[in-house]
Amino acid sequence: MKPEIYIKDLAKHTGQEVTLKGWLYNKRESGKVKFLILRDGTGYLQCIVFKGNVSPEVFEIAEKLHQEAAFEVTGLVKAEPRAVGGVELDATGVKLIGASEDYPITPKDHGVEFLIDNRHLWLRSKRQVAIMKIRHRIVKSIRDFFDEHGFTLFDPPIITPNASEGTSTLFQMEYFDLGKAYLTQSGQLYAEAGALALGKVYTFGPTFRAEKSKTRRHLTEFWMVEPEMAFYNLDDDMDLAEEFLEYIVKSVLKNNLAELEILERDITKLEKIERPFPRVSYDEAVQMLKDEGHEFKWGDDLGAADETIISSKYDKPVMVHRYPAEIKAFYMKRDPENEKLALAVDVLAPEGYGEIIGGSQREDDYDLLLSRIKEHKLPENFFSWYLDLRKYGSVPHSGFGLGLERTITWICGIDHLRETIPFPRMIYRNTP
RNA sequence: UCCGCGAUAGCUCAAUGGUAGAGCAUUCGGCUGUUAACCGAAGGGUUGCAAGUUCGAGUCUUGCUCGCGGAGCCA
Repeated sequence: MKPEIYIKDLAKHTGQEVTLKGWLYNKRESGKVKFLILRDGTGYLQCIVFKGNVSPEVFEIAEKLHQEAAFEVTGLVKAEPRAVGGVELDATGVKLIGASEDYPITPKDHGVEFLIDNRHLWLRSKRQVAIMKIRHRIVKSIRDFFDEHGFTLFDPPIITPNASEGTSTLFQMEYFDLGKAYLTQSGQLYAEAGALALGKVYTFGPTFRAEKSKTRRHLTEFWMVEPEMAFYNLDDDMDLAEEFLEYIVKSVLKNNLAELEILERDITKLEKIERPFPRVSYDEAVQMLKDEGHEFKWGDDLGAADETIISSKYDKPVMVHRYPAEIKAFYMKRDPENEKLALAVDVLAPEGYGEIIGGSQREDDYDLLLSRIKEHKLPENFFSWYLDLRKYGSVPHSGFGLGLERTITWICGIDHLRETIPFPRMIYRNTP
């Protein structure tokens, strides 16, 4: 039987007798009174069990509840300033639903390795529940944003015959009699086909990178959202990116203050995320680094330390644009004002969270794209369909990719993105 | 792949080369307002693995395994 009422709605039922179902988050007891902290996924509620108010059998059941035992509790809802949340339940009945013996995660400190080993249980903790709720909100706001802006969801394939950019190491598999196939690292090339069919599309799904990255900013399986728009140039692309990020942050601020508080997030930092965002060209960024006294050679990619220096100058995301074409992907269009530059943009999150968006205007000229494919020694036969997009009604078009987990990490203000996805996949871990 | 750090009770951590300890969790007892409750007691150990130095190794040396952080790569 499903619960009739959840903790989040309890304040409306003050003075009424209700029955709730959930799990024991923690328990404190003092002789003849027990404080059971019930969690039900929507909130936390202190339930008081006085020995004098309940039958000996009920008191005995409460006595034997261990951490994370599932139970049902009936009682009177009371306003109570001494309770966290302002409401508590004066229990008259307690029923055990599922016992829990020797729950491994105690209310004391644990190490990361232990918690990750127990990820399936760690997800029940207050902090993880808060992060998952914010993840949900961000995903919803992403879908709402594109829906409200005339985009069509366009699902790219997960299994692809080749590397879309030809650089990253991909997860490989045998695909029946057709030889090797790979898990996608980006849906972008397919999204371009979608944009030329539907005008404005976005893809949203898991992507896979077999890079041996061992940092707090990397997962081997992560979620990416990639809008792609026909007739958008790089400036239009950046306009969209900043409006998009502002929308997401505002949505979390509007709906998830309780969760941000659990995470002890400094929300004044998030309240500053309003358009316009600073736009810095690669040339200007290089100059900034030199002004700071850092050695930097024009033509090199910005490293993590360089990004931190640049983003720390602002309290908003920074859009760094027009990178040297040599360090960027083959499909990016060159800047007509300087052939050495690609019409690319990276968005760096504030507070040192690093790159959360990478985007560009795409090369729309058939001959130039073909020569780039040849320069990069990519297998032409795999790209014939992609070249077709430049053969039949080619138009200027742009798009970007936003890393979902990195965005959640930044908005939540946490220090490792492994907590932002229910079951993280990392180089040395694929369980639980 | 490279650089750095680490591995002691179920968990988090202590222990000058000289008897392996605390808190939490568990079990038992006490407490009618606790907020990671508190107080008392008990059980709980092949100190990651292998070798070496030493009268004596958790501690020093070497190798290995596993993990963590960072770099590169990227979102």
